[in-house]
Amino acid sequence: MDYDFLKIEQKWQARWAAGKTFKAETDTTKPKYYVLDMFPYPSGAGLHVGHPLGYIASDIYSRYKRLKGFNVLHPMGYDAFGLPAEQYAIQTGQHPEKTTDINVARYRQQMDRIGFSYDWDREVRTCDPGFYKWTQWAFLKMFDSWYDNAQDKARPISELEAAFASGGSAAVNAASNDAPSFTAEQWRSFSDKEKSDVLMHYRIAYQGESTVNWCPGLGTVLANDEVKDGYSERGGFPVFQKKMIQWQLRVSAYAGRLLDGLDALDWTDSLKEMQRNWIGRSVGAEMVFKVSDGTESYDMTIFTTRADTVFGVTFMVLAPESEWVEKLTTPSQKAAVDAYLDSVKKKTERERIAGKAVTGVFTGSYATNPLTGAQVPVWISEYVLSGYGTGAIMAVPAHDSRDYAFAKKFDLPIIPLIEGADVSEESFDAKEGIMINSGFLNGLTVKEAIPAAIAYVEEHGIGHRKVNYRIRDAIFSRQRYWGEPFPIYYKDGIPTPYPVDKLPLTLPEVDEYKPTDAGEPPLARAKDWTYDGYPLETSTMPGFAGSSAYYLRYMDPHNGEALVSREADDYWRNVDLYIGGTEHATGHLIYSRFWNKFLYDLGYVCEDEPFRKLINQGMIQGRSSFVYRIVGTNKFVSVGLKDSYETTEIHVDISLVRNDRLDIEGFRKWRPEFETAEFVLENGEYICGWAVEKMSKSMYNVVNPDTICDTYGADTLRLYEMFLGPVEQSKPWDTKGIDGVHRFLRKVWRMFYDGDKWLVNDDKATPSELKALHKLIGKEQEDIETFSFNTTVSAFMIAVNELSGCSKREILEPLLILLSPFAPHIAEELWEALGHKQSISFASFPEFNAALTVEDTCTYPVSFNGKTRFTVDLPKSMSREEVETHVRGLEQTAKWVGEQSIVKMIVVPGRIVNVVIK
RNA sequence: GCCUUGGUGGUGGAAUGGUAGACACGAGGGACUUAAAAUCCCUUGGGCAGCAAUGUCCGUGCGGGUUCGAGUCCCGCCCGAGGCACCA
Repeated sequence: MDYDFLKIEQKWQARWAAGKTFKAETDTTKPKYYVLDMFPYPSGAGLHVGHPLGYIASDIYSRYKRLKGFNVLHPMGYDAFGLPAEQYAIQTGQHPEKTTDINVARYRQQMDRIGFSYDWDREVRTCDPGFYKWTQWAFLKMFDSWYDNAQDKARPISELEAAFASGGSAAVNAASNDAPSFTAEQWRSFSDKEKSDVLMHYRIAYQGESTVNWCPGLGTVLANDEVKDGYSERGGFPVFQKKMIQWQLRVSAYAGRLLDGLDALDWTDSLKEMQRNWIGRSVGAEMVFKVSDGTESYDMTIFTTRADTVFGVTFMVLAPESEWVEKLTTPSQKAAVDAYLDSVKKKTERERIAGKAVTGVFTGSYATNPLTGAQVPVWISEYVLSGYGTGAIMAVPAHDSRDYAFAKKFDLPIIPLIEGADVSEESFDAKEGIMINSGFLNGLTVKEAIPAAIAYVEEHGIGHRKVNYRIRDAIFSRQRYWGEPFPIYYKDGIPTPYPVDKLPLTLPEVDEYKPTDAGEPPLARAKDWTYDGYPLETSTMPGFAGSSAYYLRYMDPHNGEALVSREADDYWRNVDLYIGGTEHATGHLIYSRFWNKFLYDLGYVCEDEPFRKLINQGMIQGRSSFVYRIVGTNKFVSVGLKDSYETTEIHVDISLVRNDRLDIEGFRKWRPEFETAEFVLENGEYICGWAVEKMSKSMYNVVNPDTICDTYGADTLRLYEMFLGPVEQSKPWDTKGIDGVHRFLRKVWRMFYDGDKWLVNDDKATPSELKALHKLIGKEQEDIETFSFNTTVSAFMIAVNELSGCSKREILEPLLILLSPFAPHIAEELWEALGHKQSISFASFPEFNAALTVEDTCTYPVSFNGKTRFTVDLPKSMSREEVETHVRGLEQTAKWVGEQSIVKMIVVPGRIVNVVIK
């Protein structure tokens, strides 16, 4: 019997599928464990060898947990709404659903070949009406809720209405955007439309005007995390700032909880830090400045983290989009201001970021410093953002580099406030030093002055302490076809929306997938896109909508009554282990947490956080190969000799290269232009150059997992992807190392079969064989829990080398169980050959016997302060001199920590393993 | 600029403060073969000495420090990767 991996893998994959081996059921007799992969967007290109890295790791962990007695939920699905399918539909007229189905089928086929232990009965697709019904449902719940800052949770909107009716707008402390004030009497006298308009400022899913990232290239708006460096993440089109009315989610209301919740999560520090920065908490004060355009005066509120610097305010700055701009622009300045606003509007987001040129214009109005009474001019500049704080700032050029640059450019005064700070060349931004020129703050350090200043303004009714967050509400409308329709219709025209009460509201057919000629979204093309005769909303939801709660749906995927039943949620609770890329740090992973917290507030789910532990798998990069063509010829020179010629570097398909050696005949056949190619060889071979690059078609470095499965088998692929290095680390794929792990599997096979001869016997294992086995058991348990899968694979190789020639059932049975999470097909095959009727999946992980792994040791006395205090065990193999060195070291250590505090010391060859101190 | 990471042979990478380079690839040599594949064995960080077994010194980005002992801990640099970036 040879190791015929193709036959074996097909056989077991078919068996697992037919027997539903990995079907998860609620089973309260077992502890649950939920292992989740970030579900993929099924793109047309299919999977390359980098995609399954995380899936393999999670599969190994899932299989391991099952062996450890856990009831494991390990599902998979597809994030199936998205731009590429829609762009393709616009070009070809093909319905995106059709493209999606084809791509999904291909993904499934590719995944099946790798032998994953998913429970496919739980598959979800975000574009399936049975699934997006619950996306729409959650949206309506958000529409029907408000955020109570006092209780710090979301509550039904009816409770807000009741509060308004009894106490007016002052009766609540609610998260809102520009909500008007009114009394209870006024509320009661409001018409339905007026009430609806007011409530819109409080809803968690609300419609509101805000500055959005408008991407004309895609014909839609984008969320902040979908914009990278001023270009759309998908498609790379320039993005402009534009004011529009859009559906939004009040994520900002959850900023505090999203931030605090991070502490208890088992995520990497870097990822938590990214979220912290994205949420961006800063503590400061809001302060009121009197402003006047010469005829009328107003109270203008600004936010600052440096309340201590009020004495140094020499001007004020408004964001170009600020509502104050209109009020404070004086007639004489009107033309200049309009010209400035116009120039700002025309800039792309990219130019705005990249330019960093100092620009601005004077409004003509003045503000009064509330502490000094000084009159300072009010300017407009794009360096002030409308979305943050109040969209207006007090400028302290001496101690803020942006204000400084502005002051220099427009020749505004600079007043230093900190002793010894030299502000002639640059501002002094550090929060340290002693205050000067600052009235009652003089003599205090900055750290003392900030709270003192805040206390002062609070006492005098000038302002109050305030915590601000950078995170913005999520723009939730997309002017696209291939997404979830909003279950919203309009009776009286925007903005008086009403919820559709029959879900799902399914996506209508359209004749074309692009916007209408009038610039309306594609859904406006649908015939009869109405509800009860009223027009339906024509935008659709963004990509993150469907992925925000999919992990909950897996718990109970066929439930027609609820997103997830109480029982299923109580049992599975939340995701114990989530594996996926770090690119979702500020998108999906924030939105999901927000979505989950919202559902938690309303009592639909029992856990406040969705993902307990998160592992970010690294990217697998491509390893591109190059040939070097001598300029002006069709002659190619081997990499070692290329420096003697003037050459051009050309990507060559890596399938034509093995161990950096070029298949010259294959190369000639590759493209017609190379048919007559000549070569300058070194040692009779053409050696290619190489570089690590992103895996992509254009660099001819894509490796398809199917190819690896064909030539080496899925077990080899799984093992090799783990062997490449730590799961979290990015690393280049290099096929040349794969022979090593393949060889290892063949070695395992040969422990059972010598040709056709069955080798397994029932002899008793020797102590050293048992030791090798138990070393492996210990190592595997330790490494899997820390996701060091690469060292586990190494441990297997070491164990199999140590056990070479051993074909004892007593050793081989546990060995197969240990191997099964990594290389399940070969393990199952050999397990069956050993005469087992039941699949290895139902076996238990072998018990670990620590005693078997201890080395042979001798006992030596360790003394200090002139007395023998205790003894240590050192290996017999150590020389006298080594022993002396060690014992001396131990004496020093003992002296240092104090003898009484030593409870125990453990020493194995060459090192102190542990010093336990009281 | 700020935050987070990482820097170890020809390559991927091992190493709770305790024999640096496990394991694997590649390379070189050998065995078995008519031959190839497959398999197995030996060598493989660098320098010096030796016919040899072996001995000896130097080595984890750079410079300091703590320690009996530092790839690992502390301080200061340099370089790479990722994220954020007018957030007042």
